[in-house]
Amino acid sequence: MDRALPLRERKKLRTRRALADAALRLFSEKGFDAVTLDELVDAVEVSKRTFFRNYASKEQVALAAQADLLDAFVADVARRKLHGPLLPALRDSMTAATRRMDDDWVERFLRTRQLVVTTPALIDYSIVESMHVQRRLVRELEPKLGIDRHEDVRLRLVGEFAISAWRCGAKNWLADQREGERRGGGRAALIASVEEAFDAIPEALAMSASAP
Amino acid sequence: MDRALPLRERKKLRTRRALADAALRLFSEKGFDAVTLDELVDAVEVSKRTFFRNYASKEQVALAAQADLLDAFVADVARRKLHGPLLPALRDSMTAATRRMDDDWVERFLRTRQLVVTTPALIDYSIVESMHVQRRLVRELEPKLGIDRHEDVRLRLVGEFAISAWRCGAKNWLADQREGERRGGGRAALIASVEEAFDAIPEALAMSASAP
DNA sequence: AGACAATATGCCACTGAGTGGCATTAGCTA
DNA sequence: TAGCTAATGCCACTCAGTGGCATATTGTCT
Repeated sequence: MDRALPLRERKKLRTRRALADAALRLFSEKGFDAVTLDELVDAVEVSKRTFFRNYASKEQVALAAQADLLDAFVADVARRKLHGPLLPALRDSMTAATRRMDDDWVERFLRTRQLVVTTPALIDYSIVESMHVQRRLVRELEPKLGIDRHEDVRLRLVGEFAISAWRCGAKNWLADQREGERRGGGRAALIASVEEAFDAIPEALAMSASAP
Repeated sequence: MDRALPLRERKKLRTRRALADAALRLFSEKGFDAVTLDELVDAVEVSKRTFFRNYASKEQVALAAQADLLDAFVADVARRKLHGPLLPALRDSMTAATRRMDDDWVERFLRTRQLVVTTPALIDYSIVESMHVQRRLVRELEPKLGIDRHEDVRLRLVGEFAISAWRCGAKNWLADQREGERRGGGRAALIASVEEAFDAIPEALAMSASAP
């Protein structure tokens, strides 16, 4: 916990984190739908009101780990000077952000994805959240590329592609490790999966029915 | 109304349609959040239970027109024999489906999109629904391409791209017509917007930071 | 036509997510 | 220590969505 922060902030972060941890644990144990919010806030000894000041919904707290990565990704893009092809640059930002996460984040993220894949409500919310990230991404890229037309189709598409590739990569990471593939469930495997998905984009575009 | 159907089915379709119409009207008039489900089912003179046998949520009934198109799109893909490049084929299915919709569908869809763009909950749900379509799309394509690996990255990406392009196209269609562009708000303009988005995909991929 | 089976509907009570208001507490500042 | 500010807790409330069961409506079979 960051000792530089004032006490009040640290405390707030602690409850935030405690909520996310308890949520992941409880949801994984009993199933997302079987756990009520009252149960969750009771476990953390916090009022429901406080919960909603930290997270907008039951779904959001379950995906805290995922949000941590995506925030780091957007932050990296915002920080980085862009030059050359855009999509590879976004891929690099994503892998860099992934590399920079804490070690225990990988564990948290793995459990998060395991939870998501078995919970329809979370599958949907995960997509919604990634789309919000896409919008933030485009908003960061616009000034960097000198594009003021908020409607530029190409830029929005690039954003969608990057997010799509990440989703596919993350999905495959989990699938791979479930069927005991060569790759383990670690950080390196995640990065490899995501890079693989990014790199498959040109092939995907060129896909043809006659020659599968 | 299809006279070939048995009476009971026709009646069911009538209430379904009445619900969607009333929803679009009420939501547009008073705002999505300001209309309760009780209000809606009261206007159609149907019980809340009946509503939920027809639509899974308040959001879903608002997007009935959009779902009609996407269903037709998937049906067209399922029907069509594929040969040659995949993405253009999907684009053709989408435009063909759009062309085949009733005339009053265009009106309904326009009002739907106007509603969506001003309602955060519907923006999100619209994305969720389009993602469900992406999954159905991939499931239709797999056997046609002789791909049994459910995890083929490329195929999933193609599905995502097609849906992304459609979303961008539909979004631009509305934006264009709001600022009184050359293109009107009609069916032809919608098709043009969507085709434009599909055709922008290669450029989007090739986008570069140095040469915007 | 009349009875029966199947299915759609209505009604009602209930759960649980999410919100607003207001009093209280805890951390910061002088 | 006193006082200010922001976070928290508590309570009552709305409303989406569900389950169960009785009722009505339609298709079918004799």
